[in-house]
Amino acid sequence: MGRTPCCEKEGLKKGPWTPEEDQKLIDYIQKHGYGNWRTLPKNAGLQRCGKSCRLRWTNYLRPDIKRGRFSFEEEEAIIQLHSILGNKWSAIAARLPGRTDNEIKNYWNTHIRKKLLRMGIDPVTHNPRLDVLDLSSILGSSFYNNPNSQINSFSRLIGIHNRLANSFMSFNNMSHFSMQNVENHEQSNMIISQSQLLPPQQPHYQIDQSPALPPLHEASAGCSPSTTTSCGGEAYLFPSSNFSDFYSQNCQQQTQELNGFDYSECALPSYDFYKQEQEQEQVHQQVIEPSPETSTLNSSPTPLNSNSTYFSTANGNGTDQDEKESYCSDFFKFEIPDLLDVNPFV
DNA sequence: AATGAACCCAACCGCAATACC
DNA sequence: TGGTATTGCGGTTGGGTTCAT
Repeated sequence: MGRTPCCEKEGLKKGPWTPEEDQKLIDYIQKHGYGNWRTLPKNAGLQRCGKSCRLRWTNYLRPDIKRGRFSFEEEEAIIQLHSILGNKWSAIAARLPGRTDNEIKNYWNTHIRKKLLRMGIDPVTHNPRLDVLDLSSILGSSFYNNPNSQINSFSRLIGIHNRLANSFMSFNNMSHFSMQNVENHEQSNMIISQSQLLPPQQPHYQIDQSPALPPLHEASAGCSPSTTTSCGGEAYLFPSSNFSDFYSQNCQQQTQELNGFDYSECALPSYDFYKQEQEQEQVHQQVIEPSPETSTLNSSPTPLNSNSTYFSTANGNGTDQDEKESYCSDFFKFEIPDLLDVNPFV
């Protein structure tokens, strides 16, 4: 039957918005609000389609948008939420005040996704990638060491991967998130209902067990009730300030060798150090980055520049971003805690 | 300094869901 | 109840910027 286009294609401008167009849109919405996007451009005197106006408003001009770099907590939140919600960018954005789905999606694709890949974590499943972990060597030595129990060896292998993921997930839960209503520790298919998440602006998870939704990422499958703090899907409440305690308690740097696989490369660096770096960047950012009021009125390319170039502007070599990336890459490397010997399927 | 590659992000496209008549 | 309009969303693209050589 064919669907009518969202707007007349002829005579309508496309591409980057000019400051004048932005101002027209802002003025109109401030006066009349945004009811009907289809008629809005005409009423506002814009040669744009309603869709374009809506996008420009929701992704850029909206006054409550927080621009600038993502904080460490926000990044943690995105990873955590993505592990539960998947590519539901709008749902993720609803729980990150001031961030748009588009912004989060871009950040995921350009930063977090690459970071996870570098760490050997599948950004889709949030589980370690078997190809990176050299499955064959693990399998081989595992079977060699446990010749009487091949199934058990494989179980251990799966446990390793789940714990890798869990270790990582615990790392991602050290901010202000808490998972509530998690009482049944043996429930390995705990799932989160998007519809039952707390309203936006309140970063809390509410877990339910609705069978209509896909299972929580598999990392939770290997949780032990006794290791609540280090399991994805368990109850979390990790104020950032308590990270050091948690870290020293659970993640002391150590060399672990299991079934021939040397995990000595998987040590976590100091969170405090990372935090310091992050804060310095933010201070730096506040100094150099233009105010939201200023950037709001700029045309499209300008704020893009303001957000993406302040590091290189500051030190001339643009390495801060890379250093941070690089550091984060190490930062998110997880170690294997001593719980490796626990039956992964408890 | 030049230039090609890589990165980044605003904007677009098209489909799905919802609202409305 | 069915058809159409509108809105929302996720994937993709285009072009500006930065980096590497």
